[in-house]
Amino acid sequence: MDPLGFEHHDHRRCVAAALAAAEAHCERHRLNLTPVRRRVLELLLEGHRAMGAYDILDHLRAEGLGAQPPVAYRALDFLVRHGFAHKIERLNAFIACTHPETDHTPAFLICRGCHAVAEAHAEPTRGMLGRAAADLGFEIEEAMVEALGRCPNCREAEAAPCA
Amino acid sequence: MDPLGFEHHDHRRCVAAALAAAEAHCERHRLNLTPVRRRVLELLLEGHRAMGAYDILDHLRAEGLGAQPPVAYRALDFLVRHGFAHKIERLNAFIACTHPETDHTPAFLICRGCHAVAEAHAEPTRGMLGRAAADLGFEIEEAMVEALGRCPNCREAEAAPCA
DNA sequence: TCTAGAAATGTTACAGCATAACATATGGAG
DNA sequence: CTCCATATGTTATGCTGTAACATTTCTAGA
Ligand SMILES: [Zn+2]
Ligand SMILES: [Zn+2]
Ligand SMILES: [Zn+2]
Ligand SMILES: [Zn+2]
Repeated sequence: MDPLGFEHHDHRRCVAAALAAAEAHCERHRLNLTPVRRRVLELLLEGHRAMGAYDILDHLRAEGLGAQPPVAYRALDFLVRHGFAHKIERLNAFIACTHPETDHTPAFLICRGCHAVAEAHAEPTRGMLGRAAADLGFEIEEAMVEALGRCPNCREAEAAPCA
Repeated sequence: MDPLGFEHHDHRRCVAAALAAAEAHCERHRLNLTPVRRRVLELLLEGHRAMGAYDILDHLRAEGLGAQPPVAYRALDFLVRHGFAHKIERLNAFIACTHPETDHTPAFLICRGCHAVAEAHAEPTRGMLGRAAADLGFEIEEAMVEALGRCPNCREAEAAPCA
């Protein structure tokens, strides 16, 4: 289960593959991936970072795909509901899921330096949190895990301030 | 390490003890627990739930302790910085810490039914998240864990809709 | 085919959350 | 006494998100 991190990669291919996968998934599940929804997903994939709803909206506006906040929020809502994107609460922003299809609880590693975000897996019902919930009789339905820190690139840049 | 959950308790005593502890801590560490800051902590403790900054502000206004948003936000910022309160990102709200003094990463269990919030402990650098961070070379500085679900009281109420 | 309903979009207006910037007061340290 | 740091007060504004309603589009059933 590749945690897909901060390294560079062939982004054009990455975007195209994810979009194709999303289209196929929607086809199979009778989901309506409309132009606006498709474009918002594409924007998130292209950006490859967390984007605010109003960032998205700016693009949509420029492209004549919708000018008001609800347009962006509704598309994002669709993408989040069906697992194509996640909301990052700490940033009030959205990001394309790096491994949709699989049912998962994402855990985000957010770099304070360059604002890159990596998506890892969490298992909220295991570990200390699951133990605490069980002790309290609390039933976890959904969990959010977000860590702030420094990605390897930014740590390296700090360590070696090579003139 | 008592996870302090959803059960009832002697709340007057709970508030008084926490306030006294905060005062002592500030005394020891030369922190300035001003009237506004003290009152905001007291409000959070009394409420014993997550409160929005504007909820707090309403109280302050009514008591002549400040009428504008920055007053509430600055007091909350002080409390969060020094570990007397936490922000719950998922709710855009704040809550008094149930075990200050100890250095800890809180994990919140948020009830969808009654909006009660319990604070448990997380160990972000252990478990799957720590593993993923280590693999990616990411250095975790701070982590947020928030779970949504049903508290025992609400589950019971659902299970037994006793006329 | 016609028609009723569901789903998606478009728009207005507003609600809720948070901070920048600047003015004022207060309490030591030198 | 003066300077400086800290805290407070206020104005104004920016960012985030949604309620409500009008319009369009598609589809399923009569
Ligand atoms: Zn994901
Ligand atoms: Zn970075
Ligand atoms: Zn705490
Ligand atoms: Zn409950």
